[in-house]
Amino acid sequence: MKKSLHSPNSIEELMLRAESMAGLTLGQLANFHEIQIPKDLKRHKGWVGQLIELELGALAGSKPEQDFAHLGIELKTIPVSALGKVLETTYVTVAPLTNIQGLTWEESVVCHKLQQILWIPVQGDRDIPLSLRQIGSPILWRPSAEESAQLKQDWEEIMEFISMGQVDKVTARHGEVLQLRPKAANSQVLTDSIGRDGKLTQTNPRGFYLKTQFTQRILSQLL
DNA sequence: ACATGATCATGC
DNA sequence: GCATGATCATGT
Repeated sequence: MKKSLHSPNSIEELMLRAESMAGLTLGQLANFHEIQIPKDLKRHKGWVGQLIELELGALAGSKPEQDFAHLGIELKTIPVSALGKVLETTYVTVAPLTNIQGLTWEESVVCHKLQQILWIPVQGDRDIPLSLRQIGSPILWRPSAEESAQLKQDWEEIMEFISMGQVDKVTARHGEVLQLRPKAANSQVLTDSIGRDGKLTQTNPRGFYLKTQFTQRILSQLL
């Protein structure tokens, strides 16, 4: 994947570039950037996101920062069906499993990443060839007071389990809008976590994800 | 049909 | 291993 050269200097510029993508297919965008189009996403799960980053001038890399840190904006592509239905949960960030004493929602990485998101809907039905899938209109979102409250409540409940050494008791069913799920190369991967009596143990790494119904409401409500 | 738990690629 | 980008694929 090529590195983008220009990053937008303002939210207005970013939104104009995002709006100008609407209606284009992934094939058109890939051809423009001279990027190879995979047969499907089975072994290229991040391909769509990377392509959109390239077009919008996001600063690539594995930094734990927002995509447009200078604008305070996180970029997320979101697969939707032909009927506009959200098809996948949205990964937010890795969950901290140690050194979390005193950590508050307001200080959390989840809260920071969700301050402002630029959603780019992309057709995600698997029966549409990747190159023919169309990009939708961008949606700039900031959580409402109600949404923030929901997110905070879920986060605090989940973090309580983690801090009590009960991370293995948390399933994706916990949380109304925010959930905790495995986030690793596979289920054998281990990382430090809080165990019995506050001692360190190891467990499969977890990530925070937004549930589809929550994301669905964001997209529907703003369309 | 759908969400949960598992997984894939890449850079450092 | 951790952080980025996510979707896959099976169980319910």
